[in-house]
Amino acid sequence: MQVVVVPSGDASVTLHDVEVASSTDGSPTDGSPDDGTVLVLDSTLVPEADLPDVVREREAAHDAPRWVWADTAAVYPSLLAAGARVARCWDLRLCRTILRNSALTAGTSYASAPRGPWDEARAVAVQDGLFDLAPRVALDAVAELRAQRAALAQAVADDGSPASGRLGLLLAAESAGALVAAEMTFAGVPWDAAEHDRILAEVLGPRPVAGFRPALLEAKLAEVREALGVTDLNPDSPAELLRQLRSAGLPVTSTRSWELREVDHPAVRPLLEYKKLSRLLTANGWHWLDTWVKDGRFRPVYVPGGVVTGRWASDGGGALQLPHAVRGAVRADPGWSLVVADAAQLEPRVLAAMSGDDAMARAGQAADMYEGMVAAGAVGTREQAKYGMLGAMYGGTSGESGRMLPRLTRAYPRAIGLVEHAARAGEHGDVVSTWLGRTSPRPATMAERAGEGGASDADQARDEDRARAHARTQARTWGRFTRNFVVQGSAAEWALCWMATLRGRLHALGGDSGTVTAGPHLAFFLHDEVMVHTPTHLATEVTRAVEESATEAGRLLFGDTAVEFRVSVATVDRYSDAK
DNA sequence: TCACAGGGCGCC
DNA sequence: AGGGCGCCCTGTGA
Repeated sequence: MQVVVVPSGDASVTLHDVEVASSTDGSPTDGSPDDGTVLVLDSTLVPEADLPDVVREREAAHDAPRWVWADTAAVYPSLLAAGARVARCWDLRLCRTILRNSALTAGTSYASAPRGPWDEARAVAVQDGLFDLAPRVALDAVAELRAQRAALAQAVADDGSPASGRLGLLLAAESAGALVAAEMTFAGVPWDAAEHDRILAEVLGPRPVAGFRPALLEAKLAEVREALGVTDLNPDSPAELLRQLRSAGLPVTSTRSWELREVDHPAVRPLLEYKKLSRLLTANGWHWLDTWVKDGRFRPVYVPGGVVTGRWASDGGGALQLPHAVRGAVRADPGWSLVVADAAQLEPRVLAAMSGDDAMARAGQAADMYEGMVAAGAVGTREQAKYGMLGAMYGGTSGESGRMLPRLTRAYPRAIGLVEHAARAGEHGDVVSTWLGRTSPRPATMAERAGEGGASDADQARDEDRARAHARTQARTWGRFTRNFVVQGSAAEWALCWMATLRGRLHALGGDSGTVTAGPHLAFFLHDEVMVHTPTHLATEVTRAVEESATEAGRLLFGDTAVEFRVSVATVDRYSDAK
């Protein structure tokens, strides 16, 4: 891919003109004021080989310039590989997605314009970490930047609400996240393959030759067959397993673990154990190890903005589903440590802050927010607080969570009111938005994506009552989605600001020592949890940086809210020792 | 042989 | 009897 700094007057606009983040607090990437320079990278003339030098020169010549480019995932990996780090960026593709869909920009010509080449561009891996834009089209980055600036400015002018003022922060945070994602892939998660193999052998038995089950897994299967009184059973086929279970007299309608657990039969216990072990083998067994761990590093590809709510997705290796069973294989290099931090009760704290619910904010001043709710007398036990809040945020109605809702509503009317309001909006087909302004898709969009169900259409045509019932069910389902969207999405925004701020502080701790991995660096991210790989002698300072970044993230999003954003931090050698 | 849907389950 | 994902497996249909 050929990329070059466009040196023309048009492209070298100053950040002051661009008004990148409407927040006066500065960019969450490094905390410095937005008075730097914007450098636009456009696909043109200069050989890719020259690009790292160009970038390094500009980074040195300007104070934390903001690079504007089409797609961080397409450009940044090769820069990192060549030893060039970038302080800040504006990812036009990610920002475009936000601005084209946000309710705050819905009235702009930018949002209402038909789809164009920028909407089609997708970064795809070509080979060995080389990336390209497909399809190949000439994308005018300067024009797109101007259009995005104009849309942002118009949203602020039209709306004038605090919400419109936050949208710029979202663009900065999303872009910073793209830098973090590429850097984490570059750094990788330090992985001890021998330890992984030892863990697998301990619970599954030694690695078998291809085509055979590990010994301990085979033994579990033999127990299942014995208890069912059958000699032949493929437990990996849900349909066959269900047939066999039913002919053995088990009253089950599926082979799901939670349903099996309710049944009293000697085959259940070994079957559940088999499922557990089988899952480990297929998802994170030796094949996974061979495929994803090279030279002591697991390098997942993160996909910022890959989830509609704004959460990241991952591509390959199941990075965001790393099971606890193998976390012992994540080990710091000799002389290094892992600083692992997770945000305590992040979603309810975010809900308290965005709803301005003072009572819930006070509960959040406790280290454990759920205990704080118990101490305030809102509910009786921590479990009730936890499941009640989860139910409120997910739309659960049954069991403990449903029973707790009235009490929570009395104690925290503003917080519960916010999620209820979001649910009603979704049920009516309206969109909802996160704190910083990411907006949910409309239900029709999701229905089209899921494909139309032909049979159910026919049913609806035949039976009006059934059609109405179906519509009500669909509406409630969508209400649960929008209810959760506002909380999950806003929590994701807090996490972006947390990481972006932390990234800047870690860089400062490491000094200008060359590559990203020379000093303390982010190595892993899991929605509300981060891992820093650091020289052990810096672990104390890294811990402080993690905590201060959490506070700073809360301030960036919510200003002087009473809600405290607590993190629990542990310095460990192995990930499995973190909690 | 391939693509796809659905079951099931790991993570938050 | 909940929201969001990705991945592996099987079975099916082209």
